[in-house]
Amino acid sequence: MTPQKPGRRARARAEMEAAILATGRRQLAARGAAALSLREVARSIGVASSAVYRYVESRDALLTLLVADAYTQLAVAVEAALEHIEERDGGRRLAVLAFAMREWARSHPEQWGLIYGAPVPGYEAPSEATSAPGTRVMSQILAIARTADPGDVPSPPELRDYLLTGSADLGQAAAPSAALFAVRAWCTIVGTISMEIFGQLGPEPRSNPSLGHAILASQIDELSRHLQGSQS
Amino acid sequence: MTPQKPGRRARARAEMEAAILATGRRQLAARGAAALSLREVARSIGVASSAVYRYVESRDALLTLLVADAYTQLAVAVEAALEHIEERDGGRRLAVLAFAMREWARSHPEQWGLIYGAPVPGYEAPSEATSAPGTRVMSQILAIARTADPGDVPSPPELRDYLLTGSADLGQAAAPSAALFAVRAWCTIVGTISMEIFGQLGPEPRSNPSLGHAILASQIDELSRHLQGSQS
DNA sequence: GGAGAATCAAGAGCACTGCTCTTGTTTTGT
DNA sequence: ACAAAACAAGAGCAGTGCTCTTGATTCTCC
Repeated sequence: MTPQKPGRRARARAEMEAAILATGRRQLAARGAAALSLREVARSIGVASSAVYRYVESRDALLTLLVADAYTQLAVAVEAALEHIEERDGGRRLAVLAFAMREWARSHPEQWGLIYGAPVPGYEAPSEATSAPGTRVMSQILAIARTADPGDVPSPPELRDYLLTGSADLGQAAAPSAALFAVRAWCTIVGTISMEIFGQLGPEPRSNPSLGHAILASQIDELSRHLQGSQS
Repeated sequence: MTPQKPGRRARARAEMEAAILATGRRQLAARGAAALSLREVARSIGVASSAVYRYVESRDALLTLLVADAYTQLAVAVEAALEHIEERDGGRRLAVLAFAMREWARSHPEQWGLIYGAPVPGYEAPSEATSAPGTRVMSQILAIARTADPGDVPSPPELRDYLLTGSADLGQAAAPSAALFAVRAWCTIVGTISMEIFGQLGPEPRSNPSLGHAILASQIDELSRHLQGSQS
């Protein structure tokens, strides 16, 4: 019935893949990465557990898909928030970026943990699938550091190569001082958000989100001091 | 045989508990928290799997034990490194503390991930068992901030209560500005180390540890500027 | 059109996990 | 000496990831 020359099988396949990813995302959000079960995914979309192995290589492969998905979601959120901020106002761009990240992390804590928490040992997300979306936010930070050059940060010589090739790999060759600032900002922002999301700052921030916001704001304040056009 | 009035059972129990914890620690280091298996632990120490349930409530309980153990190990390493550093040299103490943490993290990556990575969802380490050892390092940072007061950091009013009660809970009531500096340093240090350990800074730092060291040093440099006796 | 090839869903099965319950033994306190 | 408590071991349940086989459906090419 309904022979429909091109597609059918192909469309069914696309639908199945989408359903698997969507269900995986739902389960990830609901019960966490550790509890992600291919059998449960299969059960949830009404298909035999063995059937999903036609669409996804293994449980780890699904996890890889979800990692890339999370990176992309986060990057999209950040880029959207940055879209209407002036290019030259580096301090503001950095702040908007950081708060957009925090907002996304707070509404997607499991995904955040999946990409910025401890990697699952024994399994390494294949870099060819995740590194591209995983570097998008870092790229934005580097762009900010490049246009609002923080000149006064001395860059240690042993970091020169790493910073130069690293920024070049991101498609934005930058001076070591700018790249180092970007790395420092990257570590500080992600680290501070993780500390809040992972509950390392005590239980208070969970019930009072303004605490985490203020702490991150203080960090951004400090970072912005080294950007062009800082107001003490 | 060997009736030995006091002990025997008690000693056997202590030995068994120690064996379970030691084996758990070994497996954690070898294959990670996710692969920690009570059955494997039992097999490894030559006992029936059901037997270990007499000594540890559940797999999660063993995980809790290992979390507390990791916190304690880290705190011991940090405190040992700090022991012979002058009380008044806050900048140096902060640096020594940070590098001691990094050293421990590099040699115990799985344990580091267990305590500072994403928490296992659905299971929350009971705070009464882990919060005490978990706050020891933070306490040291707070002490540093208190004696080398970083006066110029403005503390937002919405953080006042959190900072005051927080520092008081750690047994070292401190001015909000000092406590905020401690929180910022805490987030920056742990965050930066995690970024390196979790491989978020790219693959280079894994093969060249001096990169991670230099990045962390740069962060400490920046933090130290706000401490008493800073040399620009 | 129809034959052959590729694709697919489903079931059974293996080895593993956490955890419980029962059964029989050993140690302990009185 | 004896009852009570603590213990080790085994069987068993429900769940997991993953593989293999068995049929059925769809596609492709003649």
